[in-house]
Amino acid sequence: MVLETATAQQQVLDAADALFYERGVQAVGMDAIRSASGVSLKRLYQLFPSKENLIEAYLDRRDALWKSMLASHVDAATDPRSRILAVFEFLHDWFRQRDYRGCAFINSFGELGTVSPRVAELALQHKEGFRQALIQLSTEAGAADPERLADHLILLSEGAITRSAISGSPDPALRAREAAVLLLDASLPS
Amino acid sequence: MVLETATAQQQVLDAADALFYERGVQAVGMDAIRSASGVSLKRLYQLFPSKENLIEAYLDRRDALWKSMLASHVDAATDPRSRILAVFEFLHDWFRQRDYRGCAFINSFGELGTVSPRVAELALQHKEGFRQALIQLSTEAGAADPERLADHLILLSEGAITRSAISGSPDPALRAREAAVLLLDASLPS
DNA sequence: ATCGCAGGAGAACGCCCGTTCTCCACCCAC
DNA sequence: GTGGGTGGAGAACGGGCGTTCTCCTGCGAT
Repeated sequence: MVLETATAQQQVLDAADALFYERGVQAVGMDAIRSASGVSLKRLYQLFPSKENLIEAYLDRRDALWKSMLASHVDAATDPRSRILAVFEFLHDWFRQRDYRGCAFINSFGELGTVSPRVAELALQHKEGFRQALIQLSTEAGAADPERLADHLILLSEGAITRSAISGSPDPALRAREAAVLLLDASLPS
Repeated sequence: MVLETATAQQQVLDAADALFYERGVQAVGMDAIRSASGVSLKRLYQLFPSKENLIEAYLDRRDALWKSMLASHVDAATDPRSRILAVFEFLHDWFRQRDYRGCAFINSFGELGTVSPRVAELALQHKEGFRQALIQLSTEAGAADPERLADHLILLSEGAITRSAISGSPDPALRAREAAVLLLDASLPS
């Protein structure tokens, strides 16, 4: 046996993640994933029967990783207010990664949203998961209208994500945090 | 003469705009633009010597149109505060367009940002133009730190742009307006 | 009337895509 | 040892890409 199935899957997903995220889904051919992962085309296709299938797996893994990174930042804080602000510190850390290129879901949606209902659905689910997390944090902080506060915080976060990608600077996370403080002051009981 | 040069250019740009915006730049071939515009491939290539060139023209025109739509909404208001809020009413109108699919610059940046410096530059310029407009409005409204307020308003706007695209609903513009009101209350002299 | 050339239709070119197939080397059960 | 199946390398396939080229029609200037 040349390679454990589990290992081969990891290597394919690692390569797919790096390439899809850096260059976009459409610009990366299966052959590029083959040579980056070292897994033969034949095996690649028995692990992931089509490119669309591999794209789904790529997005699924991104979603899980993103959620766990967010959770670890949030859970490092105890005060409800600082748990909310931890979201923006998570974003700042994320934006500082050397290869940061925006949100994989937004980028994939831009490429395939009209043509692949599955990608559109995964993007929506990813963002909805983030929304639920913010509603939870807003509720814990005692917001009078947690959904409203959560929506406001999402707008700041998504705005920071795209502005940071285009400008190449992590600073939008700090600006978003500033604005979040103002919104919390206005929306939370002192 | 079969077609005025100016007319042919318009038809090519109209077709490019519709197709590039709907399906993304990479997914649309020159042949699709040819048949949608009715302009022969030969003429198309003497009007725009390469696809990259046509993409630039597409983005340039989007930028000009976007700026003029924004300006006409803003200029319909006289009170400095409502001129700022007019930005979000402009967004709401935009999001309600049947074919709304997010910001062409964000989408193109996601597709080509790493591979085409020109596209990355045009995206940055477009967003910087928006930022300058918001700084101007914030200054006119008497903000103590106009750049700071403008950055906060940008985050809300960009967030609304992507959330509206992914969710398919124009509501994020209303949420963004709500949050903008809170930020204005906190940042402008009463 | 004839020349010249702009412009249309679409084939041609070289390349890359996603996917499948061929061929061959290897390794385990018997 | 031998058979069978797994998996590697890479060619093959059908199609689309951006771009250029060929061929032909039609019209304005001389």
